Amino acid sequence: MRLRFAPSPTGALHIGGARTALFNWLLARHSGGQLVLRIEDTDKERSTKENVEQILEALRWLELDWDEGPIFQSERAPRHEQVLEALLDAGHAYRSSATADDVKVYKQRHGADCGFRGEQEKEGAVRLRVPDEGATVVHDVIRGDTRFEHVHLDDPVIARADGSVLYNFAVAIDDLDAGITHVVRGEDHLSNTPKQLLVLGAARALGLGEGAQEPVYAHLPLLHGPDGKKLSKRHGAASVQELRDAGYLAEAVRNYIALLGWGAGDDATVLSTEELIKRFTLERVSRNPARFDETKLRWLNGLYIRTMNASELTARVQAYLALTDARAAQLAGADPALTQRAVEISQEKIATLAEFWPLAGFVFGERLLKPAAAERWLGVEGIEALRGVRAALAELAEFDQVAIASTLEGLVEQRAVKPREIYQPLRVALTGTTISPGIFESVALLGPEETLRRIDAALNHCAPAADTGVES
RNA sequence: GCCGCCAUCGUCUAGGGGACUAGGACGCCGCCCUCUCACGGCGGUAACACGGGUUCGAAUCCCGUUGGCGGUACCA
Repeated sequence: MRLRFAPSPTGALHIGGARTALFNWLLARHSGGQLVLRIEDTDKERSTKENVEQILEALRWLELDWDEGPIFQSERAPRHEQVLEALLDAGHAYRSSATADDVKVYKQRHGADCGFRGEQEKEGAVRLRVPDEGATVVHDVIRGDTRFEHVHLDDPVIARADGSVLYNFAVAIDDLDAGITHVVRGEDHLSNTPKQLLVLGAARALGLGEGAQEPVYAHLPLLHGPDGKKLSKRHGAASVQELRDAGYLAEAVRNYIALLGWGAGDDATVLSTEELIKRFTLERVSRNPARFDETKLRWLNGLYIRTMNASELTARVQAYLALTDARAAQLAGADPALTQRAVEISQEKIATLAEFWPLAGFVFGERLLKPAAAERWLGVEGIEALRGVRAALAELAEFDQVAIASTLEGLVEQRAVKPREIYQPLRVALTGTTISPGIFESVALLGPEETLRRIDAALNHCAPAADTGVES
């Protein structure tokens, strides 16, 4: 099997493109074949170096590698020109100055469902001659046969007046030259396929690609946003880079994206990349368009985070912080052992890498006292509870999680209050918020000095207000 | 407009004429667990777009309608 992923560098790699890349990659690895990366940059306006680099970066992040390329379509211009001339000489194509408006007029005269046929001229764009009779049938592994009657097809423009070739021509020749056996791409290309097949047929008539089989086509269902509309920035993370920046794991993204338009068939939802490679087949690809909905990705991502070992997760968190928050990265990087312990106590509470710092930043001195939290838990009773906590913790000989737990639990029992009446004031004093990792492990991680220091700070800060309170 | 693709819970999907009282996963709701938030456990909610056929029998096959999407560029 020889496959290709052929993005056009018009910007960041979108989810749809990423899925196309993944399916091609999965197929190549499943079959032991090769994956060719080709950059379709025949539109010089949009094809910038930066855009190409964005795509390569996205593929690298997704950990999808390729065996050949990247081949730049633009660099194959001499070859394209050569084939184009041959097609022109043999009469399979002709020059025509007809514009889009001319085509419109032609259709008004001959009927809307009648394909445009031009006259041969000296100058102008190059059009391929489509036979008047017959039809081109696209054999698609996913969709079955689709028949395109030649009478409905316009003679497609395959090269501009300046001789530079257009997409449908370049694709057909490049696939032929690269010996591509399977073309797997988005469904938006289904209507292009007969044009490419016709180019292929004309090239064959010239004796090109001797013995080569027509490629097997597979058109994947399109991906839409949660509202069923075309995927765009409106829908949150729509590109691979945005997914990475939102704190998703590449393996979770691969797993989730594989499930968009494909299923293992036995209700399996969580599939490692190895399993994906083992089980992926085109025959099981769905025909229905799918919507990209982040909620399930979040769930999967959390699951991958929870099952990862702590040191690996720590490395991922560090890399993520380095990418998104230089200050946090520096604080977390200063003490790797501390960071790993912070990761351990946060692991089951975060669904994305982005959630680590807001939850565990307090460990590194990052504290934002939320007024609402203080108001709710550091009132008269909270301060009173906090004094009790301080006294109890100050006496602790062994400042470990077990000792801390039994001390605080003892306090709860002794005061006959709900646990949260003790724990929440303490949590707010230590972290500034009402949400944090487990309180015992948080206290243990902070250590005695820092814990007491923060409690004292909270007492000093809130006590004056408490003093004015009336006895209740 | 024309050409084409598609149509099962809110979402991703299983389903290939009788095993469908339509299965799973996410989400949502409830209960349990519980120091917050989560995790976990248990239970629940929820779909065959519509109309005609074919057949003893249709979510499954055919036709039509409707809806969504794609193509219709000297874009890719």
